[in-house]
Amino acid sequence: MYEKYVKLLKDHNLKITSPRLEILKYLDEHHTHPNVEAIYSSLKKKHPSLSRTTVYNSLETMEKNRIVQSLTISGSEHRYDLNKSLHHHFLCTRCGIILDIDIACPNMDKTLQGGHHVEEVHGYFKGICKNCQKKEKGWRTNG
Amino acid sequence: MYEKYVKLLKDHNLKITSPRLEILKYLDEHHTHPNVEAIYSSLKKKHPSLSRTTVYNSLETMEKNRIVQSLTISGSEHRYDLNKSLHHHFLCTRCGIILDIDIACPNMDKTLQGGHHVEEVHGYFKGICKNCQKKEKGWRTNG
DNA sequence: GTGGCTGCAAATCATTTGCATATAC
DNA sequence: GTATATGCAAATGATTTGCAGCCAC
Repeated sequence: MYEKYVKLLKDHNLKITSPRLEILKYLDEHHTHPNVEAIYSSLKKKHPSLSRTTVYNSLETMEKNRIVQSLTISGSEHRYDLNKSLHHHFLCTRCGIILDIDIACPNMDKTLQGGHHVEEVHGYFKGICKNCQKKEKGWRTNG
Repeated sequence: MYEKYVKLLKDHNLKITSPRLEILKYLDEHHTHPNVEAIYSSLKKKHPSLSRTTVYNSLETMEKNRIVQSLTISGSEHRYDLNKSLHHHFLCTRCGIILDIDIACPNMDKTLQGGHHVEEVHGYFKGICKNCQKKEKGWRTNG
């Protein structure tokens, strides 16, 4: 059940610990781009000894190893995502949902930009999601 | 001297106040993507009565009106920029400088992405800037 | 004249730090 | 056995809130 997370950690020469495995599992099963608090309070139920500090530490370590990525798209708190294939993010300013955007973006690839060596690219889109548009249409009479 | 900032505010039906004018002037004259503290401590010198809260309030109001934009590219603090033409940002992970990237990105235009209505696009690039690369080359023998 | 803006102090929220204990390897 | 990770409590840093007085319009 945890094999793939064990492998992920091993591949990066990181020690296999419960908090790390549980956090990876949580991120793998919840594509909601949770903040630290959401991860912590969910895992805390099954692992009462877990501390917030450990969530912070684990995420930091795994981010440095590019196993997870952190998003700063929304307000002051960091949100986290499994670092799968390159993708960008969309924030709905109405309902706050964060969605993955799986588009390629030629000029935004990992390349040299103006002489600077680019290692990471984060595309943040903000607007109104499909769902919220639907709701608004429903309330209007003139489409 | 302040005419263009007055016009900016008037165009958005915002009241013309000293803090707003000074903040706009500061951003216009400093393309360093400053955080709140930098703006505050710089303006405080000439306007001792200025409060941090007012800097926060003014920036929030002007951001809502799209006169300025806030960046969340670096760590936990917000950084600010005059909201001129569409451009993206590059963060050097060595020296921390934030640079404007003036590239177009076809797929990242303000358009409909997967049915979502896009109003804003922020491209964040991270890596090593030209200057820091130069420094590193100087220290190596096998360039 | 009044609604919105400013500025102070206190509160809150996210994150970091210091350190003693525990655990993976 | 040892370096590293965990977890607690306290500290810090950024931002928000509540509110009284002020000012642009």
